[in-house]
Amino acid sequence: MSEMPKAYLPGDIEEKWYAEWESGKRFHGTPNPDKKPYSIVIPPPNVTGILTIGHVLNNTLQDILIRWHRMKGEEVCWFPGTDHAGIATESKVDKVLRETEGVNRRTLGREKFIERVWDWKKQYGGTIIRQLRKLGTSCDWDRERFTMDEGLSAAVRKVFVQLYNKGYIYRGKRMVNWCPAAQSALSDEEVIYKEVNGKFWHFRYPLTDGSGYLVVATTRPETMFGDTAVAVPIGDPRYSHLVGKTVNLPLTDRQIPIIEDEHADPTKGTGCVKITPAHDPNDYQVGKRHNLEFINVMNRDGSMNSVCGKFAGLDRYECRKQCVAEMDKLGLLEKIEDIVHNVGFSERGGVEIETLLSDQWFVKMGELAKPAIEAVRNGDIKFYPERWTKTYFHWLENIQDWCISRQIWWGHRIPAWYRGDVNDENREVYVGETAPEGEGWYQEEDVLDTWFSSWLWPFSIMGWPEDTPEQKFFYPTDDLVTGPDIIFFWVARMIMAGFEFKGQLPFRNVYFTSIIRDDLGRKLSKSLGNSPDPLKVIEQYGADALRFSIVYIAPVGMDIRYSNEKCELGRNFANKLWNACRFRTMQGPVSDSFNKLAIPLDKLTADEIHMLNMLEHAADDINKSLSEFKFHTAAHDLYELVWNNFCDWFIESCKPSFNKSEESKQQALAVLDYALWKLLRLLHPFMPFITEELAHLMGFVKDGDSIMTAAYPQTDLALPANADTVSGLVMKKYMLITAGRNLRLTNNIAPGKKMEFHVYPVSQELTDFLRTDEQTYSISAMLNASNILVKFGKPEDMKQTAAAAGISVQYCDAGAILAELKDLVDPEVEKAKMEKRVAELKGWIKGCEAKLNNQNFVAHAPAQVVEGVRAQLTDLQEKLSRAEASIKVLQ
RNA sequence: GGGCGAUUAGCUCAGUUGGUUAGAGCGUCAUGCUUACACCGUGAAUGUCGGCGGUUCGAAUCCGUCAUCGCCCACCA
Repeated sequence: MSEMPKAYLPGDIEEKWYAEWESGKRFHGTPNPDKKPYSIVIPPPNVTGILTIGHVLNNTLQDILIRWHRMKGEEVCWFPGTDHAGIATESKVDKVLRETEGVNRRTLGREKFIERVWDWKKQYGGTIIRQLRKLGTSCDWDRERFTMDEGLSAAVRKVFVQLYNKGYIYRGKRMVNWCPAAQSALSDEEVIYKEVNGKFWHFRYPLTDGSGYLVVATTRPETMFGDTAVAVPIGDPRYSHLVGKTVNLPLTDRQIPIIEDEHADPTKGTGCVKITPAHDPNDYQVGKRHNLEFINVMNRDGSMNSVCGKFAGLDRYECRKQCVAEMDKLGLLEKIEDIVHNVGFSERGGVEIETLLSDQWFVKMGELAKPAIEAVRNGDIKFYPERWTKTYFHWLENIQDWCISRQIWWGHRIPAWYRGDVNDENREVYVGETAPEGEGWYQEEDVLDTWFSSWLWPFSIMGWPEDTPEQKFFYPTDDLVTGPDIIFFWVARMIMAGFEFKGQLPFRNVYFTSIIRDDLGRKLSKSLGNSPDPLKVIEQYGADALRFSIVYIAPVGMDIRYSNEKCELGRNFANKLWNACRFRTMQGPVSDSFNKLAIPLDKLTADEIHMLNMLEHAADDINKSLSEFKFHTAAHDLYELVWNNFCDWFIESCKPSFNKSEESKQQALAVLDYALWKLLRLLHPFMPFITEELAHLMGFVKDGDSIMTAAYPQTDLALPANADTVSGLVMKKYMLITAGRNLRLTNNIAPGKKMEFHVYPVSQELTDFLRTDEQTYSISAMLNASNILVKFGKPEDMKQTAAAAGISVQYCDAGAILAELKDLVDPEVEKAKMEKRVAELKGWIKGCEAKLNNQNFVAHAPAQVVEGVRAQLTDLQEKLSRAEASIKVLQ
């Protein structure tokens, strides 16, 4: 066996194994009727994207599930791919072209521009897919798809036509959210509201008859050019005599009517409100009720149009400024109020959105939502954590029509064709998967919302609408791992699409990951510069370290506070594991009982039984945790199992066995091998690289084979029936050893100096156990004792022993351990220790007595609990008398 | 306005259906012989479980309420 370095160095090892896995097609899943299917579809990252720490968490969890199920012998397939991300990609490439070539999409024109986006995609797109490999994700790369691949585009067209023919898709002039940056409509979900400091401008609108003016307040002065009425509250005595009259709209030559409408709230401001039907959703409704004119005052880029007279061409904010100044000059500005209000921003463009009237395509969602609600309500689809179902239901139960058209070029062009004049509202329309026959048809310019292809992902990625074996075998998928921020965008819509187009749910479980923040709790963002680069982290700490750390620190359903330093935890853990194996290799060649323990059960030492028992319990717990998506719990269990049980106690307990006899050494090594191989397999889904490397180094896995397909440990080892009892005794032994070490340290006795210990276990059973040769030998070795005297002592025995001067005692839950140290003992220190102990015990006793004296407790608490307290009290009293006896000796 | 979540050791967080005087990692302090590991070992210290009230024999845990922080939805001329 080659010499292992003292520290684990992940770099080359990770490269080596990933290449080997990939070239060995080990990630490939294929329909296999002999096996149980297990599948996940990746939430497709934007093709422009680069790996973030959020992706790391999300994909690590998916990979853990995938590797776990693969090791359980299932036919596993993780479908990867990327999303064309319409607006994001279009603006990204547009920006690149401006910066590098001084051209942009408008100067290039539609076809040329799209060509350039494809070029860009080929060259730079999918960076994130390459980066994911560094993480160790075992996606089936042979099945990588892109939402604009031909097959997936065909799925989009088919779905569009189907919904259109069903009457679910329609085109109409509606109020939509408009992003002036993208110059496109947006869905409601793409608008994010932010609280901003704004102003409330109170304007005077003079009555046409010269009898005064009405005061209206607005946060958007620049839209006044689109005002077509002033509304007053219904039946408001202040204004009812004015209804039907008109006001002169300042800065224009128009006169607009005063109307009564429920929208005007008498308690707000003056109660009068200006109505701009083409630029506000509420005003739009008012406009429809009163048959008002809809005047659009803005261009698509957010500048003012020709309706605005001398303000035409100004940017909306500049126009606002000038409007206010002009009104002020005219003496029509009554006052300015500071307010804090919510303003909608474009999620992608980051600019304030406009609500305006335009022709768009919509999907009626009401019917689609029904089975989606039902599936989650009846538990066919489960959410983890479950509380997200509330968000889900709330949205679906109040669902609005989905605006699916976008006025950009990069995306799926809407499969609708027109014939006739562009401005003719009654021109001929044809919707179909391919262009219609005949002359004069021209295609709709708009493309579809990106999510209109993403919502088909779980089956379009498997070849739908073609009938493929993949769909038969892998659909529905099993688990979805994604962020709660896309419940509406993606999760809910996928569920709707699954039922509508496949007649079946798309996945059974949805695990929502936590949001990652920096260690100060701030959101990660490029502008704050607090967004770590996972590739650098991988370089510094290793992919396994990053994976393990992030799972370890990710609390269930809460935000994660992440910083790169936290990866030390994973790195140190990997190093610990590495060294445990290194230690083993230094003891000689690996035995052949790593797969099946070749030692008869009755020959196992108590420490060995304990270790095997802990492994059994851990395997059980970890499988259970994973099946409940408790990744964090599983990671903690593994950490403790490896570090605490295996390294700190079991390896240390083996060392004495090595010296005892050749037979006991070989036996210990056999158990070590068995345990190590199990540990590596348990850890593999979390830390794929190091476990593969070690499995090969140790000879558990042959060349050309992989730990990836080794069986995931289940509880399968027949242990002695009393294994749990033995474990309990061993743990008590460890407590006494800890107490003994403490005794050494508090008395400043060098660890190298051999000394004699007297052990007073708490029970007869433990006494008998510790008196065996096996155990006295083991304790002696672990405490570096010259002798161990195990006594099942009554307090008076203790007094006798303690009668000699210079006794130091250390208590623990398993009993007491003491040593005669003569003048080495500082009586004052001992006395203080004892007094503290006595005080502690008295406190406990008082608590117990109080309970038992409480008639209500004795009467109401379960007998078991009452008995427990009684037993505890007896135990405590005994301990107390021993402790008091020790103090007397010291006085 | 409606909803959701959080508040436990200096920091980050566990804490299953209520049942000993609440745990871990990091950090801190002390120490370091030995057959893996200083990315380590050994040992130690550390808490009014956000406040108040209630239910209960018993509350970090259940209920109410308040406070603080965060998120989502709706709405704000």
